[in-house]
Amino acid sequence: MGEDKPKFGGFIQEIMDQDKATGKYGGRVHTRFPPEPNGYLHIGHAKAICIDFGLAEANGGLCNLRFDDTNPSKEEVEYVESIKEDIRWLGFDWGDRLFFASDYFDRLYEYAVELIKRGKAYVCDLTADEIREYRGTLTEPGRNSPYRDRSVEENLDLFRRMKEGEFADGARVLRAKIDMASPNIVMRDPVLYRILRVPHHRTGDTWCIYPTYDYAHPLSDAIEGITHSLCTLEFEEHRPFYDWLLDTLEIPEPPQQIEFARLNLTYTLTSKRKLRKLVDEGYVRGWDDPRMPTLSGLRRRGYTPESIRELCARIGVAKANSVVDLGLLEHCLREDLNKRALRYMAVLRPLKVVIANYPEGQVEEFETENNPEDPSAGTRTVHFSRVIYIERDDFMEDPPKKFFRLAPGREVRLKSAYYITCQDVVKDPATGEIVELHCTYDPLSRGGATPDGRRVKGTIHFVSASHAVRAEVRLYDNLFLTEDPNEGDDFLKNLNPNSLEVLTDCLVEPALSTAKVGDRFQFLRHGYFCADPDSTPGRPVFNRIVSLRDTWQKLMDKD
RNA sequence: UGGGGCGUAGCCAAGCGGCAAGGCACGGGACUUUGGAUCCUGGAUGCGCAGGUUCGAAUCCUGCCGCCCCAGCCA
Repeated sequence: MGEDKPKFGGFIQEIMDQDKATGKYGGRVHTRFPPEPNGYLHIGHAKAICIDFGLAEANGGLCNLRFDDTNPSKEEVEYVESIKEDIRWLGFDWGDRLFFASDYFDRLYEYAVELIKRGKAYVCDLTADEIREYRGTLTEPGRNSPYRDRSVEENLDLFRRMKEGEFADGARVLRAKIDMASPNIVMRDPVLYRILRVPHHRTGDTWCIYPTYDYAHPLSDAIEGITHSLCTLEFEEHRPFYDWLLDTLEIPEPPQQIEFARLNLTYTLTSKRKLRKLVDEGYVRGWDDPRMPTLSGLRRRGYTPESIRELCARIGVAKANSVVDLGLLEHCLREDLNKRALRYMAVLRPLKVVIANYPEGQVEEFETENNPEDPSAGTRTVHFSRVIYIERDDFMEDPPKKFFRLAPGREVRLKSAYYITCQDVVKDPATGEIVELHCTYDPLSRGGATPDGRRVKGTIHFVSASHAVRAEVRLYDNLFLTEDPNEGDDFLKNLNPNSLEVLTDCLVEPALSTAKVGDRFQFLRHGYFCADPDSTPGRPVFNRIVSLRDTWQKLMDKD
């Protein structure tokens, strides 16, 4: 095997290498991605997906998709489809291995009976409050439940009757019998089953008792023949119980749980609860609002799955809590889009320009490259005529020293067309607002260069007034103003009031009027844009995915 | 005053006793019909701190400090 290849999985890959070397699990690697169907997947899940599926693939193994649906009171079917769609979109495939923890309810029940028979589980009649009291605290040991020493027969009988619905919700639970004095609170007789009369999205009302995560997860892994059960750091203290369960039940070739640090990004929220609040209270337009860190939001915004996977590859896998710079994701995005996005000219804030010495009614066509990074992308024609529009920002009446765009008396190049020189500035006499520029063009500069070879520092984009199509463009900024959205006492106070700016009078090249939803482009000198589902025939709507790097803006920000 | 985990550059992260990879960000420069892209180039005498072992320590030992997680019949 290529021992000098950069390893993607960090310390987890090392464990897998070792396991393969020692013949553990017969050299197999089999992972699983276990989402709970109670919400939408977000960028944080993308890391887990890349690790679970990616490591299986890298080791010639398989990865199952398993919905962890052990709590019917907070789970719904509607999430199952969106989760599947998001994983597929990211580029991963679970083949025919789509499972649900609820598929195993019968077997899980049988294992529980076995646990009771081995004297390792008991039915407890304490209320939830009492269980909490008996559990003790971080610094004090817990006390044994008075029901802890019931006979195997009584436990068997009670547990069967729990299943058959003889008791009220919450009246009794099944608990593991481990050690109420353990310094690890998870080991203080954790609850295995609770009574819950809630219809389950898959099993209906077949069951009124449901297993907890702690109990169902290790066994589900074992049932599926999982070898490496990868999860996030907060489950680390559950590992002793994971091992205890499989050991007590004498499961052969028990899977092993390995924990890694979850992904955090600056300016980004990854709390399901808080994201839900943003949606429910209307701070965003929905789970797929292009400002949301959900995979559906990122998809609508225009992010490529490749860029997200590249991010995950670059951040590595480790156990240290970390916050990755959002800039790295944006870098991965630009790197990807730069290679593939076709270029177009789009004027977001139009300023009318009349070329005074250009013949009225004349139209010329110029060839221009679709993507200078990729000659095979070919060329297209752009139109030029007497009246054009340029970006308002590309003209300054009183420009600073280093501004090399258009200004009174200055010459610039119109991309792929002509050099023009500004002769006159027309203002609205009432407001003083610049409404129009009068320029002259140099006929010898056709195509963007002159025989005398004179240097023109600035090149700006434009559209021909009579050819351009009107479009709506939505500019997005970070949803939060603070690097850490959780900073302070209320994350809502950190919301960026200007996270969305809608521009309704943009003018774009005519070809863009037929853009298909999801198509991505580079608008020259602006950034990358994606056609939004809100587009209508003849009236396209574009989302700005990410701007181009802007060293000019950076220079301005310094002053 | 319990247990578990983690601390290498602004942010990630390699390193596994032999003289601190790489990426992002940042700074310089070249080139450029996108102030984009691309290409050069710069940064830890130092690896949380303090001791110790060793010819040699980010790597081993001891002590300390800091941060994160755990007291759901959530996952």
